[in-house]
Amino acid sequence: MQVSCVTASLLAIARPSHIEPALAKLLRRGDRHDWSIKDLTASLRKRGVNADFSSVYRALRRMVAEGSVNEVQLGDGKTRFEASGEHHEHLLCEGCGTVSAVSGCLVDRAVPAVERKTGFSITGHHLLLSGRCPSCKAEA
Amino acid sequence: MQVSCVTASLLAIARPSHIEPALAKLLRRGDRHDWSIKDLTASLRKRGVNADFSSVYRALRRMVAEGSVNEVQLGDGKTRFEASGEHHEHLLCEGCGTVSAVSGCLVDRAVPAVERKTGFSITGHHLLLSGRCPSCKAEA
DNA sequence: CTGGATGCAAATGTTTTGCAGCATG
DNA sequence: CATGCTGCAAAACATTTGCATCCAG
Repeated sequence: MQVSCVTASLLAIARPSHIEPALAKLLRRGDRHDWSIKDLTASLRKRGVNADFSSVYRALRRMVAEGSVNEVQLGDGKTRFEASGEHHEHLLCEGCGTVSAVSGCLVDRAVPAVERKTGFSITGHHLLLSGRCPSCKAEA
Repeated sequence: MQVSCVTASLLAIARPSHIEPALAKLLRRGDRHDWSIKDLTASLRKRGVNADFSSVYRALRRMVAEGSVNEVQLGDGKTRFEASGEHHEHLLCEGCGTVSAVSGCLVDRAVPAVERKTGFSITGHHLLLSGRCPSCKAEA
């Protein structure tokens, strides 16, 4: 298994993806944490990169599997994506829908206690904070 | 608006739901935090409560709006439901898929600092911890 | 040539809506 | 009898898969 993977990654690159690097470039701008597949497909096309929804879908799956891209769940029906990088939490404004990043980890400190209490080994978490952003607060 | 709401809630009960109390009973057992609509529909039927998927769907929406039921997102495509009650976080085992509750709030303490840093008013959060439960750990 | 990436279309799965019928206050 | 819950069906939406084609190695 290990061996065949290595073999594959060394030899089997028959047709390198042009979509993957274009996606990586978009995602690495880091100004959005809520790219949907549709958004990404449209954005690629706008930049002249011909890309089909399903190709973007499959490229994203490869990138998530490989670890360079993270899935983000905002609780609407769609899976969203961001470049993986320094850990951060997400903050969703209920008013305008903006997604901001909160750098650092709000959960780490509590993990050992939870592990002790539950017997789990905790390997990850998804935290979504919600509230109203400064400008939506001002409107009310 | 306010007035018509009150009027409605006082007078407009023409056909009380039989599904809602049956759902409430199921959910209040509190032994599951990951009821899908299908699960709930099947469980009601097994108990002799005739219920259609869409009726369960609509009953759940009313209950969520009213506040007696919470939506739970586990990151698979489905929305899940639990009775609302004391706040707790969720802990998902990557091995067997079990969802456990972790009582208390792992995020509260960090909220004031985040509000100060971001200018948001934070009103809620969804936290999903993931890892391996004791028995799945033992298998490995 | 070969094997993986692509585009298109179709299948899948979940959520949401339309509508007629019905039971209750 | 008017209201709003119900069941059934269809629509809407997002995700996933099948397959023929294409192309760099």
